[in-house]
Amino acid sequence: MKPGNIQITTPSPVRAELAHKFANWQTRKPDGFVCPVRDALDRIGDKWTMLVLIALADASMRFSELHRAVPNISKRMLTQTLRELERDGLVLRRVFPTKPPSVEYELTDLGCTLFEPVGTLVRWVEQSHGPIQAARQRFDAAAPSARGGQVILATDKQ
Amino acid sequence: MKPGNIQITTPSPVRAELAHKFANWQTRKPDGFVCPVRDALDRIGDKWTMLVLIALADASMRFSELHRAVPNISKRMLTQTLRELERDGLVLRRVFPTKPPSVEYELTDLGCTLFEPVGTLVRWVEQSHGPIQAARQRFDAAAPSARGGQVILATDKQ
DNA sequence: CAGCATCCAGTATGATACTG
DNA sequence: CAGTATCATACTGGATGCTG
Repeated sequence: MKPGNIQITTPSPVRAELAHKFANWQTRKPDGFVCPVRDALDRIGDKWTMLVLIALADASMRFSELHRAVPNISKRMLTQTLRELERDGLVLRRVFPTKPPSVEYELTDLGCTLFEPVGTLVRWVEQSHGPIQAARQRFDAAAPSARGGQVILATDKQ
Repeated sequence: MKPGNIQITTPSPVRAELAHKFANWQTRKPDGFVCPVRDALDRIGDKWTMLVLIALADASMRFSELHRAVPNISKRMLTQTLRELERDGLVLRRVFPTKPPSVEYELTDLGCTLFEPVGTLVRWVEQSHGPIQAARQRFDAAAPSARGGQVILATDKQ
């Protein structure tokens, strides 16, 4: 096929699987193209959803507990995020008609299943954090002017 | 503590692990709070990164091949996405000084490692797609006016 | 071919104030 | 307490035109 003598040696079977699925998603519809990955990322990829979910991993919580547990989230965003999660059946909302009212949020079974993929993702980040940082430094150091970065070019060039 | 007699029965160990980590991320810094999950989602959670990555799972590709392979992406976004990936060391960019120039993109070893978490995520989406759809329909059908949805209120009361 | 620069619109999020 | 409503803004991404 192509010159295979590069240092790409990962024989991951997942890779082929993904490539195949990707092809399928494409050939479906010439205009629509709804890919499950995009679908997933639209759901959990926003700024707060994962944080709320993980906060709820510990225990079910009331609104204001969550508000305290998730750093810097606004009530507006917390409400919105919880509504989405409730709508998707990942979180259960239970209202207790006390006075003043109290509301508890907890993960559903479906919501709990999210922890497998998320756990995998977290482990990946923890492992690749170092290499990525290194790669960035290399990149930023190597091509300062090539990308319009505001760098003070001295007389020397790397 | 709280009424625990609900149908939440998942005994996932990952759950406790995540909860614990979350607590750690929080107690770190009162202001910063950089959570690896957010970090990861910032990296792969945007509109195109995953698509490009998966497109490259099949084989290394030239710029215009990618442009064709990823549906509806603009050159602007493709370039931008590839730069980020290159910077993070997930993708390797190789320029061939032909005329006109040609550039090949391929996954690095580090980039390939992403397929494990992503594969897990994809599998999760495929499995939970049905339940989520169902939950949504239930939710939307059950509480049309309760969520500020634009429902036609006969008496015009708000 | 493989980009980059510019402009612009839509959306995601934040700040603030008000309510049952 | 647990939200809702409104306004302000920052950022993302799309369209377009220009280059070597």
